[in-house]
Amino acid sequence: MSTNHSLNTPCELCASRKFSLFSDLSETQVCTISDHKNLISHRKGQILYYEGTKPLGIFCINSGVVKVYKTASNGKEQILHLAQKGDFLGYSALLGEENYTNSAMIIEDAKICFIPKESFLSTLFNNTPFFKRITKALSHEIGVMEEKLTDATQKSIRERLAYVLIQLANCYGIEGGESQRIDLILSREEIAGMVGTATESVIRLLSEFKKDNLIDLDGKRIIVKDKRGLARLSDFYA
Amino acid sequence: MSTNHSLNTPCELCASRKFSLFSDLSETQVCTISDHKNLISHRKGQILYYEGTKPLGIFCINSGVVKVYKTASNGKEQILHLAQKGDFLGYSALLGEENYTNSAMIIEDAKICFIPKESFLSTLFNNTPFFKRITKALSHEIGVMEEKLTDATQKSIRERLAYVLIQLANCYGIEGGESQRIDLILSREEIAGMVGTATESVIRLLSEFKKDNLIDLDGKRIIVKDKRGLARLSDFYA
DNA sequence: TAGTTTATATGATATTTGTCATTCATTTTT
DNA sequence: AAAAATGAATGACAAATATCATATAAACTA
Repeated sequence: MSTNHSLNTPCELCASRKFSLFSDLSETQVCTISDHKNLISHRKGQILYYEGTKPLGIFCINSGVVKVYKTASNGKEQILHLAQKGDFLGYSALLGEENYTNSAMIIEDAKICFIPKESFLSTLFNNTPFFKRITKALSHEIGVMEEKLTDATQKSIRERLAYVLIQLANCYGIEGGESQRIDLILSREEIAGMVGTATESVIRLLSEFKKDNLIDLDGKRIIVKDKRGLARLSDFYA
Repeated sequence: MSTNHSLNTPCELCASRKFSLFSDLSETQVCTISDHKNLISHRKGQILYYEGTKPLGIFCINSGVVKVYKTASNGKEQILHLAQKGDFLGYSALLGEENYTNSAMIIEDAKICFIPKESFLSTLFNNTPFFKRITKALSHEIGVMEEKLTDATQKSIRERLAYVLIQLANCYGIEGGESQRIDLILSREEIAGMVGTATESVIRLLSEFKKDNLIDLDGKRIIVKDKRGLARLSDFYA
């Protein structure tokens, strides 16, 4: 990993802070953390951490996109979520006092700060509102996972893919009149990892969605043309 | 719900406390909680809470078994986990400051204490070790859910059913020489809800497992005869 | 730029799983 | 105890999805 102190924006000036769990830290506390952090890894393909290894701190994403995934026994990747600006990574392993339960890889060039365990935990334990905020995030995450599990067992691949496309459009969509261009390069294999299916199934369904005028394909890029139609198909009334 | 103060064992004398998250509360704190709790619902079939409703406190299971589940849009239940003696229910909704993300139903006659929100939270926020302990439990839960999600998308129904049977044998198994009798009445539909599949699929696979001498069926009861065989089949090297 | 590798796309096919229908067994109700 | 309702078991079938094979396109490398 490349560490670069000179590019190290202090947390107190960090633009992504207001989106993050740090948003209700006092100036002093932010500075304490800032003094100990390091700006690290930024290239696509770089691994932040591997499942099974010991967490030494947390990662705070300043820009870029990180995929958080588990490798199943059949070798396929299940993508648990995509993390972006303002998101924290690795605090659940730290607070659970266990090794990482998943791996994290940068999929879009990123600026990421690493905050060592000690300064993160001491700030946490000395600041009840911050601790509450983190706990709230953990609790919320459980609800999200319960939902994902239920969808995985009770919905079809078509429904799940449609839903993934809606979410991608919501997070990474660039407005263009009627349609939204998903501004994130994902391989078909990665999309399959998000849905939890085989790559070929994703390719086939994307072709079908295109034929049905729900989306357009431009190389790896996907343009969502009819979000409402996808929503109907996904059986999520969201 | 039936509330019965006379049967209200104080927490400080509760046998299930040592298994629970309360195990490192001080005597005084346990007593504070104890003074405010109520022993409630005990019959099979009773609902502790419904998804979407507002949590008013947490449940602490003294005895019995509770299924925690979500109802999917197709009407089927996805069982998230079975809770038993010493387990807490509903604290993630409380700490996440949101409505229940799942429902809970007693499936084996139970003694359950209800601790109101206020006394639980005030104890929590005034006792960092306890707060840490809860946070650790939440964090661990996330890892468990990640594993379940990955299994749901990457493993076959046969593998998942085999694994569920192993887990049930581990939790509720009564030793009988080579075999373990699962001492918990679950309908085929509920087992299907645990696995995340159709009831008929469970019935069919159980018949298959029986034919292959992995299990025996005695009415609703299941006897695990060859746990190692199930483990091989489940593709979990656990 | 040509050659090589990798990703995408599509077809053919097998397998898995779900759905519907029916029978049989077990509980529950009257 | 008889009748009714519910749950379990099984067969027949349909649908969804995975796998394997191959073709094409795109990306990378020498």
